[in-house]
Amino acid sequence: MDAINTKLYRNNYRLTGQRKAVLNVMMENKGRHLSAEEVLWEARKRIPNIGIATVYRTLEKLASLDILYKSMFESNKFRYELSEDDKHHHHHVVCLSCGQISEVSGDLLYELESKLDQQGYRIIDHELKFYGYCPLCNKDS
Amino acid sequence: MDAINTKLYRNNYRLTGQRKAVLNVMMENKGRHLSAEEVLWEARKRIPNIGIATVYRTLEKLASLDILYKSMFESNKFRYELSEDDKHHHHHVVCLSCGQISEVSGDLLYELESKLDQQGYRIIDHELKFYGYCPLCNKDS
DNA sequence: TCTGTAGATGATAATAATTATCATTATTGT
DNA sequence: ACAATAATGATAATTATTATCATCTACAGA
Repeated sequence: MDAINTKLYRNNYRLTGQRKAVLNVMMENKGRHLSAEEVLWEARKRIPNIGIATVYRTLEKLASLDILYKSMFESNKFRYELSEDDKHHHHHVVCLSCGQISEVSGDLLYELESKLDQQGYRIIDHELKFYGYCPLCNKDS
Repeated sequence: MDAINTKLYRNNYRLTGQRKAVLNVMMENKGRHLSAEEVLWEARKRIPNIGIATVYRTLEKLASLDILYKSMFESNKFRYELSEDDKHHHHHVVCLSCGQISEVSGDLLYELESKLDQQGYRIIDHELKFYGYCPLCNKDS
């Protein structure tokens, strides 16, 4: 949390009640992937009159500082999750049956990235999504 | 092309002039990732009064038959590319400087998928994106 | 080749997510 | 406490996509 405060401070971002509320929502939901609307409802439990525009602005700011990670799973709706410290790599498994999204740990793409380096690319980050069935849904079928 | 025709036929989709136009646009741009609007402009060179709704409907139909592959790179806009036969895996490198999107060949995720299998998942497909700088932009910087 | 019909089309309204605008308010350095 | 300026809420605007519906057309069968 302190690290986050410092980051905001360094970028001349004021720590308003609304931003604290959004941050708290994201931290209480660490590991989950929330849409802007979902964040709005949660944030309203703290600041009842917070507006959707502020939520969008805050989420974008936090994402631009790598405090949040922004991605899209289903159709045309972005989701945000709290970044784990300086972990830049995001590996997700999306269950085609129940929609559950889980995280895969481990960075097994090192090999592939270095191959691209040799071809002249400079790779900064990557993003990996698996589509299939989670253990629960797999058992049912 | 014949394989595609057969696929459409088997699914009771009529081969209209509009669909032919969209298909031709996609085939002429094999390897590129086009937005619905870009497809519209190209298709209008053949069928000047083709409507945007038809383009969307056609792209969705073709994607549902795995003739096209649908994905999103930048903000809230889907892009479509011609699928290479029955290749299901899509590995892209997105250049953060010029925006160029190139394809990475090879399926190096087998190992990771089998690990997930052991955990009870059943993985159907995956999608991988690298973000960085392409050889040309990398040289400039 | 003609015809009936289900499926396809174009125009456009509707929807949904996101972004922009702007007057008002609140935070922070001094 | 104050001034400067960034942030906020309300809402209009924008953008991408989907739905609606009257009209049209591809295609199987006579």
